Amino acid sequence: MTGSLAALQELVEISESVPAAVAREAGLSTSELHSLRHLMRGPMGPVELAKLLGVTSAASSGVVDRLCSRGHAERRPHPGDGRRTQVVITDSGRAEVLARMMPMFRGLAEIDLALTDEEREVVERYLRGAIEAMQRLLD
Amino acid sequence: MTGSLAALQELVEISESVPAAVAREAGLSTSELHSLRHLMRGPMGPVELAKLLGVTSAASSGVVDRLCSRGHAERRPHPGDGRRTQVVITDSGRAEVLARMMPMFRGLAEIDLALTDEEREVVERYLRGAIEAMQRLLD
DNA sequence: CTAATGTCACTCACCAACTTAGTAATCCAT
DNA sequence: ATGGATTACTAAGTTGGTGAGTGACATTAG
Repeated sequence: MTGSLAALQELVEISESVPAAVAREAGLSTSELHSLRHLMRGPMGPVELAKLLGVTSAASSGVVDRLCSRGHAERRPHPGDGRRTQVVITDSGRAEVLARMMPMFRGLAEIDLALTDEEREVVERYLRGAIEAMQRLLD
Repeated sequence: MTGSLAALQELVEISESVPAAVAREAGLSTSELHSLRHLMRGPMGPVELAKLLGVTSAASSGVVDRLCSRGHAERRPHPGDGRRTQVVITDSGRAEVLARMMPMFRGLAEIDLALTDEEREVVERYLRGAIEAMQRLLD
């Protein structure tokens, strides 16, 4: 067992516990926080959200309900498809996500910035390999 | 945004979704799987387990119930402290964890093995930095 | 154009896993 | 010995999920 492998496993382990801790602090469920993070990239419907979360559409309907009632998201009719609803993140929701995630993002960006170009190449190759290995686990 | 930083964030994100996926496949809750992983290192009581899981002792009591009823763990009286119970992982529990986690461990070990000593040093320093940054988030 | 089929969002009843509150047994320090 | 901690547990209530099914709308086949 090398030090780098131990560190990688430590990182994976701590990554697993981050969402629960962050969500709790924000007073949201992990599904709600996860949804907000996806909604940052753009509006989508409850069904698409459900697929990303890995839950049923019945559950994501409730997630959207709770996000809307807390003012973090809004439902809008989909232009051009009467069945659909667009779930749009509000400024409040966006601020919540940024406030909770920025410290981590900033910390990671900082250590990344310290790399030389050659080091960066090594690190990225390693990380891509790790990602691939873990994706094989999620069939 | 550099490629390495993007890869790191991808790794963090995928790490978050691994426990749920693995647990589901094993027919366990994430708490049950997490408990088994901790019990691999040695026996412990429900209260200690609760602290590691970040839940109340009432909840971990139920976790231990379910693990025992599935034959993955056993309760034993603590020698020398009549209040305590030792929760011990069984061969069945150990086999379950190994079967589910080994593919990932093996994949990660493989990419790690491909590093030279200098590369390994760079990678480990990077990972340690990332771990520290994420730990600051978990106050 | 109409009918059949599919998709989307939602509701309802139910269930699993958590919480808070409280209990009994045991340990330990005064 | 006794008052306070600690451990494991139980009971009742809450939360967030599933599965089944509905109505509105879209899409495709005939």
